Amino acid sequence: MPPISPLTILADPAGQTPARGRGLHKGQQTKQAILEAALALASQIGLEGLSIGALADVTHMSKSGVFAHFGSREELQISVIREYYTRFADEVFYPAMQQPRGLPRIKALFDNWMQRVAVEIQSGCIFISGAVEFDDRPGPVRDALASSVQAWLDALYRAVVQAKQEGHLLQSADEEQMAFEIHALILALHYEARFLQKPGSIDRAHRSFDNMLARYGQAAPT
Amino acid sequence: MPPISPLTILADPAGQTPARGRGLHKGQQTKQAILEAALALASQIGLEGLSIGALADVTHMSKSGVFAHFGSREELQISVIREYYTRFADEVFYPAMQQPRGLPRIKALFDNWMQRVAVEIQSGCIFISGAVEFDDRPGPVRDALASSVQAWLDALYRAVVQAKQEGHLLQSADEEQMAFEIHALILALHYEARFLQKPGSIDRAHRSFDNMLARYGQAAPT
DNA sequence: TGCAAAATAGTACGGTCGTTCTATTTTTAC
DNA sequence: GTAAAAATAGAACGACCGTACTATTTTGCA
Repeated sequence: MPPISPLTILADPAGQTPARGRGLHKGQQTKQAILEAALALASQIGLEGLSIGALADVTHMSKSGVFAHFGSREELQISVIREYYTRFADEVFYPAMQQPRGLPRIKALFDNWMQRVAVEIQSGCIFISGAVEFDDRPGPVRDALASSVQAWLDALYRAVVQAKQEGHLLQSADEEQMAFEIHALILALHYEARFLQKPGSIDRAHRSFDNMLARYGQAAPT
Repeated sequence: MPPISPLTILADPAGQTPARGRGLHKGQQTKQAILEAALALASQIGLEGLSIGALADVTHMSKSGVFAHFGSREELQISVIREYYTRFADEVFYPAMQQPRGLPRIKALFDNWMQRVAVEIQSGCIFISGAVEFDDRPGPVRDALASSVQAWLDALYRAVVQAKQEGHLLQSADEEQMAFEIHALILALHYEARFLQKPGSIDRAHRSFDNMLARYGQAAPT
């Protein structure tokens, strides 16, 4: 359904059509339900805190029943990352692509992102918690996480580059710098609101973004 | 040795003079050694990853030997946070207080902070990893962490307020906003350099800070 | 409806964890 | 130097973890 786009980076190698073209109904269905629960659990307590036992409790299944769907804890974590990534793209990226290139699209990307982060102040964000958990733990989980994040940041960066090409930004504007600063705002918002529980953080982030647009943007206002 | 200052928030309630004024030598000494190792371990793998068994290995002691010094894992974690906080203050805050109020002090605070973060790109930062680990896990560890971070951010904020009072910032400058944005730069630097391993992040953060000074600062240059 | 295959449950293993309790060693004060 | 006190070690506990192996149940097609 979503348009083919450079955000589509992570393929799903587990396209397991079982043995022969036999049935594949019930399995995938409960797998999806498990994944749903796993995503919620991992968001709250982190990918490392995600345990098969806890997941079995939540889904009213046996440990081995849950386990069988993924084959290993690592594979479960990677599946969660993929799921998170997909939803992130559907919620933040694709809707913003409806907007015309340039400033409108950047604004939409940021607004959608902010809207999601506002929810994640309660529920937690895997891209942020996962980064901390896996920053010095090499392996497939880290790789999946890093490539997901990078794909999104790349998309953001491209939007900035396009905005400059469209003449919506000052000639002096550094695209990498701007993307970096947008990312910074989101991270600080998450930190101050979720951990420090500082009120008004969302407004503060919005204000910083507006100031930033005024700073990088070409004369013509909104 | 360090001047009394509002950064001194966390008292150490465990000033345990043993029973009667008897000896207190060897114990405190090895406790400090354990703490040193714990700090290194926690920086790398996080406060949650910090295990007494691993700590015993590193210090060539028995698990119970290590355990006895703290009485609980929570107390160990809190001790690590206090130790980290102390070093952070000694390395970042106090040296910057040597600089005159206003812009010079803000610059010193940021430079010292950046210098520390540059090291922590390899070693890890407890204030950042701990925030993620304890964002929705109430308790004494979270409290110790949050109050430490808040003490530091408050100090940073005061420096900004003073700079405006000294006339080093534009009248229109919003102090909270500026402090928020400084924090944001540090967080983004840590994320992009440590997790994403993106080269050039340190320069990028520095450049953002310079731009920020140009934006908030009064005409008179450095 | 029956039968194979898929999905799920049950059980057990080895490992690590924090903590407790009891020895043993080391330090310290007189 | 000796005895009390402090510091450390050792072993054992219950709990939880991921995983492997073996039943049992459920599903889906002929």
